[in-house]
Amino acid sequence: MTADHSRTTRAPQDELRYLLLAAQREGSRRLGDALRHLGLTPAQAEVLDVLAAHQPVTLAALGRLLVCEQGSPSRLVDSLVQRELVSRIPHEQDKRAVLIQLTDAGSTLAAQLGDATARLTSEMASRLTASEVDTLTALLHTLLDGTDAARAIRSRYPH
Amino acid sequence: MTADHSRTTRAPQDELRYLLLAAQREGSRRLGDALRHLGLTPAQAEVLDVLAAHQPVTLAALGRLLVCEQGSPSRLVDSLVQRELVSRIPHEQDKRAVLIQLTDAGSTLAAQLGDATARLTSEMASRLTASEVDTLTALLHTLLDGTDAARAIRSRYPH
DNA sequence: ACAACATCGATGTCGCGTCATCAATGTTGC
DNA sequence: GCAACATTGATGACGCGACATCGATGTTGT
Repeated sequence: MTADHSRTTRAPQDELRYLLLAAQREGSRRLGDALRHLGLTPAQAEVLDVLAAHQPVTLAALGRLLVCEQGSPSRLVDSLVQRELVSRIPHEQDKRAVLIQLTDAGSTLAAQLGDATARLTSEMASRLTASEVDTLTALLHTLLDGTDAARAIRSRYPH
Repeated sequence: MTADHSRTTRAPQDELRYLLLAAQREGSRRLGDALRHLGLTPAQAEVLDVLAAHQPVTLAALGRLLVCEQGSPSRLVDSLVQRELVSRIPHEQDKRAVLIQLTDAGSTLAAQLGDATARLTSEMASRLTASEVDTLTALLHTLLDGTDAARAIRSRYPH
């Protein structure tokens, strides 16, 4: 498998790893800027975004839909409950589970997310053509095929 | 600029943002697994990796070379100093600055990084062809052109 | 029926990343 | 020479993200 096992440093895959890190960090910072006036962090915005399309969901199911968190996002949801953007309602059939739902204020805020990220989206569009975005998307799906995160994104952006 | 300003949600750029997040997270987790037996986190490994090629550097210059951190990585370096993998030496000309250097133990560990990440690298290679890696790399450079992180990577992986 | 196991959500802990602030030191302009 | 400004590195504060653990509840096998 590992063709040459001695000096594998400087592999093109290393550069790619760092580029993925860089792209994510840069995007996160800019997204954070774009969301600041709404008082939201990128992770909180993702929750509102997902909830707007998948309401209501249990905490565990929400965790499966999110990219930003691996396990159940209790504390992330906590922060939104405290701000009264989201509410927990007990699950009837399963006493362990809790259903998560947007409040009216949460729905209103979720509806503003598109406008908030418009600058970010258009800047990406000015750097990459639509077909380049498609290529990038396809390659990343290939790279991530079979992972939980890939499944989450597939179910949120079906083709 | 923003062609239609009402329902910009479901933009392909949104999916791309989440894919970049997912790819970075997945990579980080696997890298963390690969580094665990060395007792290193991904961020610490990046510092050793960069130091091995750019020794010695001031803290500020190190920060400019790193992708994982924006400002001066005092605390990240602290963790390595405490483990005696890195040492701080006062700068002669500039009394504000501190030079960072690998210790012998640090150099030894840095030399093992390639082997530790070999499994990760080969798994990426098994999912993407060399030319796909190139395409991905090029597109990410385009996306990040002009940012600090892009400059950092360019200086670490010159063509 | 009941024991073994799985799943749910909460919580503690740790290590980042980001931002703001600060004191010490350098640099520049006049 | 000196005041205004910039840079360096340390530090406090905050919000994640990952992991482990836990008690409560469901499910399954027999």
